[in-house]
Amino acid sequence: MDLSPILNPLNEAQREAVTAPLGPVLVLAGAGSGKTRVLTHRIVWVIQAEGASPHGILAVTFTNKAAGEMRGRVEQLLGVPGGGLWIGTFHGLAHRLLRLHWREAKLPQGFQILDSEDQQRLIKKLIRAQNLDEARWVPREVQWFINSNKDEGLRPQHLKDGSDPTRHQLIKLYTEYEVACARAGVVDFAELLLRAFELWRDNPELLAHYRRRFRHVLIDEFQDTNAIQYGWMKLLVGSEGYPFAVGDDDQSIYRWRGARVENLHQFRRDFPTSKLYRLEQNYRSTGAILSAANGLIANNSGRLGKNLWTSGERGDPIRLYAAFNERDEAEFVSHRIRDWVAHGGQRREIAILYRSNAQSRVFEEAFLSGRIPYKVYGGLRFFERAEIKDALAYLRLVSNRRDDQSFERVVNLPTRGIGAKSLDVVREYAKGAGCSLWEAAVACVGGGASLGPKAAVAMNGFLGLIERLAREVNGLALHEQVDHVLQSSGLIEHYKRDKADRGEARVENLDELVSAARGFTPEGMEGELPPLEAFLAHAVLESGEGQADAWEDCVQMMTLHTAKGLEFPMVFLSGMEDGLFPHQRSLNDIDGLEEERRLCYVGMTRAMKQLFLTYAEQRRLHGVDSYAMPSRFIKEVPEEFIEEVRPRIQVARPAAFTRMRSEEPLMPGMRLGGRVRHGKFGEGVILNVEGNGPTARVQVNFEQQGSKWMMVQYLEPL
DNA sequence: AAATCAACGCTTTTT
DNA sequence: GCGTTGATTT
Repeated sequence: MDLSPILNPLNEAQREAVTAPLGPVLVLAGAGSGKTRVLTHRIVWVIQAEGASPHGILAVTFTNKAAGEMRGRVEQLLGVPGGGLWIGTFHGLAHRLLRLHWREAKLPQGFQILDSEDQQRLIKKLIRAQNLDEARWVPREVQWFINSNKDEGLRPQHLKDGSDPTRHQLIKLYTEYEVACARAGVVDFAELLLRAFELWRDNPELLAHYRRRFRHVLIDEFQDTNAIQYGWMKLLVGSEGYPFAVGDDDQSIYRWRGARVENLHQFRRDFPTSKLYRLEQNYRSTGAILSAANGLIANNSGRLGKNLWTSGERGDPIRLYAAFNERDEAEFVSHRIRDWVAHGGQRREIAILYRSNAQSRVFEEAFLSGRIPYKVYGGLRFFERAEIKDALAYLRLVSNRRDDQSFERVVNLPTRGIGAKSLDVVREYAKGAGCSLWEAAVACVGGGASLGPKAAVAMNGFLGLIERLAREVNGLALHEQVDHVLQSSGLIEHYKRDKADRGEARVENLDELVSAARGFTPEGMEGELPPLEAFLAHAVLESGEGQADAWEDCVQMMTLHTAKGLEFPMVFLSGMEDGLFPHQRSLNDIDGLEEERRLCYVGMTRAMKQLFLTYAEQRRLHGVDSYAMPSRFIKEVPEEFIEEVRPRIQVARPAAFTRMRSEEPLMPGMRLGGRVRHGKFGEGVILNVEGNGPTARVQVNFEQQGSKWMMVQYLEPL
């Protein structure tokens, strides 16, 4: 076997990791150091050099995209389709297991998956059914409570209320939520993981089978694993398996959704014989960018420690631009994009990164008026759109009458005369009988409860419709099923009538759904299910990456989180202001601040050749003008790598600026939004002015002390 | 049952 | 400041 195609493209450190002797391996892989390459080459190495069967390999990632890319690269190296090889997301693999072993997992065979919106709706419904105050029991927070406990592997019965009434109620809601899910035959995302974990934990023979089968367990982005994912991995690996974990503690940016960087440390403790490898050579960025990023991240404590280096050029310095306001910031970026394109660059090589989605707007406006094509990533994905979820609800009801969520969603859509009152009757009945809404409705129509005569007819019509659809759809090809349900349910008509702005787009999306069904081929275990059920499960798990219009030459706009794993020749980190980035809500605790710093590190290390940091002295946020200090992260970057750009482009100054200019009310060099120093309070920004000349009073927002009013004479301009 | 109005709230995101 | 959501109106 010629192994050179596997080993030749690797540097020394990569090769050592790829060819590590069988046993537990932890690879600390810095940004741009070839992490994915090591993972894929390890898989192929294990097959070709160690003689492992593809059948014995399990590789886990966090996103479908990453899983797809990894599969593609492995198959390319192998030269054959990697049949038998399990590559997927944690959720995808858990789903596969649960489909295979639904009995042992105590799930109904045709169980469906709840996305987080569905989950929130269900929780809201439960809160209402309890007559609880929705202001006190916020669905989002209850959802968070449930999910974070599941992420830790905790069921309601494991939780103690500690005689805290709030906690007691939360646990109660969690319990009720579980009952409701079981009754409807649905599982949420966290449940997939927890259920798969319990499946193995509670079925030793099954676990033994998988331990024998999957000797090689490879995990990408290990710093992002949560407790249950880690536990699942550990169960599978046991004492005989070979875990191969790749991660970077400096790129851990998902603590807020349960990720545990500590799992990197934990791995070393749980597998004391593990070998540690470090990938520190960066192939992406210039020396200046890398040194700047290193300087920044050095401010974090408790790092595992690594220092990225490059053999490449130092390159251009990082450019810092201080804009007047957010529009000026966007103008500056526009000009730089034009320059880039004028010098032969492509727009798709440029990324605008920001901390929060709301910031995209100003850039969009500037790009629209400047005729710069752009694409904003994030936002609603295909399968999350309301009309698609309506359609899926019909389909789910056709395949599973007990799905209460779907029942409620479409029972009166399009409106067919089943109002809130009638639904209350059905709900009450269901509650009393402990049955599904569907069964309750059947009973009510049959005279089991006091539905009004008109409502009874309407409800009967709905029940008949679903039954009829189920019959008619039987035996049709998947896309015909979808099409038929869309037509006959009246959904298409409903949206066609809605001639307002969005109706047309919605009908198009529904057509798109039929196309998606036409192109759908079940993978893995999905083949065991009826096509419709497989399609429905697939739709939730893969909420629609595939953007059709991706390949026009567009400037790429996204949040810093979304940018992880990507790279661009030219990167703008915008909104570098304290309070925005680092975000206000992360400023309180040191852990939060350090995560923001890692986020900044991730952002900087996306850049290959050119990196710009921009901030606005004045920014309109939530409708009000605010002034912030430049981000503290700017100061943490060693000065030698930063070059401040003289403002060349200026938008019209807001009236306040102009007025102040002409009246010269303050000391020279001082202005609204300008920076000043106070002997005792340190540095700050002028928020507000009262009066004129030397006796003027100003409000200053100090870095440490917050905002204060004082006489202008105690301040010196910076 | 549609339409209009007031209230709210506002990081980050995948599955 | 804007978009979503729930309540109230007609």
